[in-house]
Parts: sequence; C-alpha cells; structure tokens
Amino acid sequence: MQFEEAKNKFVQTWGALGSQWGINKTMAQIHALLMVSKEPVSMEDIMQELQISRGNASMNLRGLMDWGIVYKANKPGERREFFVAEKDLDELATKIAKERSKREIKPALKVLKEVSAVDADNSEEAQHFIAQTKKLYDFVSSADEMIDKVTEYKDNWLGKLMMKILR
Amino acid sequence: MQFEEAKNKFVQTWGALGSQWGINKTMAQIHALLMVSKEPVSMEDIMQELQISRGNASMNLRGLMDWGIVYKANKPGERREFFVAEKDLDELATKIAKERSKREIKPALKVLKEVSAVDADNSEEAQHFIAQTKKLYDFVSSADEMIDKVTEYKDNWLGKLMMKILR
DNA sequence: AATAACTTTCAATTATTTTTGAAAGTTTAA
DNA sequence: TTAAACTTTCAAAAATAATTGAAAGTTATT
Repeated sequence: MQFEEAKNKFVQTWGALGSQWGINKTMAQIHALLMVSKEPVSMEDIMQELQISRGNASMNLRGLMDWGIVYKANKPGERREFFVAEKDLDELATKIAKERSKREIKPALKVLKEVSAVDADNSEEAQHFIAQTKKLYDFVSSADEMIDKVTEYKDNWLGKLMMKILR
Repeated sequence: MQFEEAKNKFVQTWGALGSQWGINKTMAQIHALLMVSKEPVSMEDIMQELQISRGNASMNLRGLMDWGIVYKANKPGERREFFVAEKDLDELATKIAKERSKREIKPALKVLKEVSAVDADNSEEAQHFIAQTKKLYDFVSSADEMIDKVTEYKDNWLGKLMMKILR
C-alpha cells in the first residue's frame, strides 16, 4: 500500500468508528488526520484533504479543542493558524476519560442518586427499582473512580506493575 | 419523588445517555425499562410505556438480544412473549465489552495493522505515519486485552484484591 | 385446515444531525 | 484607519438515522 492510500484508509476508518461511538464523523476524521501529521496542519489543508467546507472545519476544530485534544499552533512568519493533535496516547486517553466523566458520568450519577431516593412505598416494583438503581449508582461510580485511579497510577511503580500484570 | 415519576426520569436519562454513546435512544430506553422491571415485560407494555410503535419495539428488542443483554421469557399459560434484561451489572459490562471488542475494536486493529505496514518510502511524513499508527495499534490492543483480563480476574482472589486497590 | 393471536419486516415518512456557504467578525500589517 | 487575510457564526439545505404502520410471516388453538 502507498502512503497516501494508507493515510486515507486510516482517516476514513477512524471517522466511521467515531460515528459508532457518538462522535461526529468529521470530528473523528480531523483528529485522525492531525494524529498522523508530523507538522501542524492549516485549516485550508484540512478542508482540502477531507473535502469539507470552511464552516464545518472550523466548528469541528473548535469541538476538538474543547475536548482538549487538539491545540492551535503558530508557525513563525505565518499569519494563519495551524493545528496539532495531542499525540501522546496515554495523555489522550486520560483527557478523553476525564472529559467524558465530567460531561456524562457525573450528571448520570446525579440522576441515579435522585431517582434511587424515590419514596419507598411498599410495592414490590418500587422496592426493586430502588435496589436496582442503587446498584447501578455504585457500579457506575466505582467504574468512574477506577478510571481516575488508573490514569493516576500510570506514574508510579505499583501502578505500572499492576498494568503489567493486568495486560 | 413518586415511583412513576422516578422511573420515567431514569428511562429518559438513560435514553439520552445512549444517544451520546452511539446507541439509539429507544434501544437504551427499552433496556432501562427492563433493567428496573421486576417482572418480565410484554411488547405491548413496552409500546405503551414508551409510546412507540410495534415495529420500533420489535426491532430494538431484537437489537438488544443480539447484544446478549436482553432475553425472551415465557410466562406460563401466556401466549405472547415477555422480555427481561440481564440485571447482573458485572455480567452486563462483560457482555457489552466483549461485543464491542468483537464488532469494533478487532476490525479497527486489523485496519491499523494494515496501514502501519505501508511501504516505507523515505519521507518524514511516511515515517511519522508508520510510527504513530504502530503506537496506536499497541495502545488499542493492550487496552482491549486489559478489558478481557479485568473481566476474567473478577472471579479470582488476586483479581478481586486488585479491583479493591484500584477503586 | 382454518382462524385467531401474536411478531417481524420493510418501504415510506418523519425526526435528527450534519454540512454548507456567505455574511459578520476579528486580527494583523501597511 | 483602511484594507487584506483570515476565522467564526448560523440559517437554510442536505444527509443520515429512526420510526411508523400495514402487509406478510409465524405459531398456537380449535
């Protein structure tokens, strides 16, 4: 396979995968493109390579920057802006995990706590509802904490050992 | 909050969350409904509670069964079919993880391996592409393996200890 | 073997999400 | 301060995804 072909295939695949994970296709493609680009890329180039409009490029780049996984980069002597992706994968995973936790898990936990505090009338249905939503709360909140811990532990020897054993 | 209100809020929230994770809203809602229902639920009741059509209910139930997280249940003496959700959360997480691995991670890994085997011409760009996609392959494949291991380890003492420490 | 009770399928419709592109906004340089 | 170079915004259009509902398909009952 030739370089351009491979690059294209990678970008397309990553985009399709993004859709399945609730990320819009273009955003995932831009991210993929930046991930494999050595040099910062201009908006013009992104539009060109992905065949998308200026507005689309602009909005999705903004989205990626909100996630904290793409940055602006200035090339000396150049007027326009260039973009680079966070390329360190541990760092990337950490940022995505933290952000999803903040945006989705935390609010979901709030709702779980609320609904599991429903007035316990004596119906079996209500009892079961309470038990089940409580279990769900515990489960989701320890999964959430665990992700925090795993990202922290990456830096110390015990954590690294665990990662070794686990994988 | 009253039971019906709480139940409704839970179902709605879970549905909205589903959308953000690439699962269609109705599928997530049906699953939520079944999760908190003590007794098996008929298709009629699902349609009623979620205000959806028969076809919609049928297709999404099929989808949930394909994921292996909802089963058919027969009530003695009843003609029609009833449905129950997998309610054990460890089991649920394991099934989802395994299925996503099969459907999405494995095919993505295949593509990563392919594209990282691109003809190494001497351009810096191509070199970087190869390095980056290789790293990505390693990262994704160890994350994938780790998930496997975590679900296995749940059953033995060492695993349980680790889970304790991690959380 | 006919009918009733129920489920699945799928083409057409409806709803949601994404994309476009041109106008408005911003920043730099002369 | 003006103009050129560039970016953002957002209403309208296009693309995609979900939903409906009725016909076709199944399975159990008489």
